[in-house]
Amino acid sequence: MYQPTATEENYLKAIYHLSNTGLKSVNTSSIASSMETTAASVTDMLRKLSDKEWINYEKYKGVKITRKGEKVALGIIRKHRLWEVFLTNILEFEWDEVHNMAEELEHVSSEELIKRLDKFLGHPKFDPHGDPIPDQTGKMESHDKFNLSAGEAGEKYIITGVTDHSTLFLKHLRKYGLLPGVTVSIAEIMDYDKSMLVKVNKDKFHLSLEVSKNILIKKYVSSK
Amino acid sequence: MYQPTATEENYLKAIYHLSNTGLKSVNTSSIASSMETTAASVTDMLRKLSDKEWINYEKYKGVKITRKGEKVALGIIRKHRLWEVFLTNILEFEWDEVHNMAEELEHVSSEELIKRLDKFLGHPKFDPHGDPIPDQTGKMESHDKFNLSAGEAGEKYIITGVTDHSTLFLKHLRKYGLLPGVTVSIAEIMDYDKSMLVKVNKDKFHLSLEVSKNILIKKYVSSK
DNA sequence: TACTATTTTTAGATTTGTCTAAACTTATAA
DNA sequence: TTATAAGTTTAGACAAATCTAAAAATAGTA
Repeated sequence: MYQPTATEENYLKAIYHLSNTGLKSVNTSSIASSMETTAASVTDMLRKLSDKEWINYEKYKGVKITRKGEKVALGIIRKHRLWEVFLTNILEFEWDEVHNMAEELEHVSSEELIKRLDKFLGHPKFDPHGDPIPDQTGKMESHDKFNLSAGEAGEKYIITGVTDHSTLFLKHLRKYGLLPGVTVSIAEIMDYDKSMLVKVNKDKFHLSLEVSKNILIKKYVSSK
Repeated sequence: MYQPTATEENYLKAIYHLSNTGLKSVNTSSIASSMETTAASVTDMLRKLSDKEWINYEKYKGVKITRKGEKVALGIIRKHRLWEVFLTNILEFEWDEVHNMAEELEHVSSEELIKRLDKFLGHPKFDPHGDPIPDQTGKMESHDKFNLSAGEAGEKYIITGVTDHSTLFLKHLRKYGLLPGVTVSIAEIMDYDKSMLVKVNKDKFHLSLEVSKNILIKKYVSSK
């Protein structure tokens, strides 16, 4: 019924993401840190979002997103990820360059625009980072991803995404060609520091635990 | 040196356009009406724009845009028109549907994005309404357009643009296939009301002076 | 020239989103 | 269980962009 402002959309997106990482409840300070603002500002905004029934909020008790709120958040996430696909596939940006632009583009309001963009892009199911793109109703694929750090020596996997979306990390992976869709074999896992020796195409190199923890994979199966 | 807000960009764009229509000087009330706001709000904004040296402003004396201000305005116009080309040529919107979306897209800040969009679109020189697209330095083509209402019976012309950009007018022209690039012959001009009988492809129809006044043309020459 | 009418500016308020500092709640630990 | 720490909310303020109503300046005309 209400039309969210860009700021409200950003708060709802942050709350949605925090709800789904599941680490602890969604409290004021975690929202503040993810929005890079103060707890006081967050409290003010929570009251507004609650008035508009996008969240359930009780003073000192934390936040739970409502169905309505989730719908708004998923709409924004859909726009963000479709624009990321456009920026990488059509305008040929690298995957570590697109986030900030998509943060602006996601607030362009036209639903018809996003419908046509989706069609033009061929209804992609995943964004360049391997994150699933919700459809118009909010549904999205979620194949059972797990951490590369939990992979086993001798096994073959396909990269499906990342958990760290920072430019620095994405740039690092790009250097090694570690992108979604790429096949990785674990040659050896070092007992000492849990770093792993991996094979990608014809290259072999070491990945620290720090890095492998932030790469998502699925089991390799010959056909798709 | 300053980064304009979206609102500041919109004011500068409006002032730039008003400067170039030449009708009267750019005064507070004409800006107010083109921005659909009050004179009081405009006065406040003029002081801000003047502080930032995008305009020269003296109380009660009207406004003149500076070089710096013109550069900002041309940058926004460039973005607006490139996005319009994208929306019509790539996403297949009609020319009367794209204005509002482009009004939002033009404020997305990345210069690199617009550079790549321009390249992807093949460096277009005109937008779907026939308006010239400034290049990165602000330069643009301006072929000697004149009004269809000043055309002569028996002559052949090519449509190059419009002076009324309203959705209603554009929709009307679309119905007749009167789009930039299309060739029009004037069969007859009625003495009584200056309406004209025109031929477009195999269709013949009447255009009122009201309509012909808002269509821009150039002389037809067989090659280009 | 002097009186109106028009236009423009100022004054004072409002809304949105933000902040700091102080007060208050809840959690932790001796 | 009480003191302290951590987290949260309130109070009060600010900047951006807007508004209405009143005052001031300019333009038009008798």
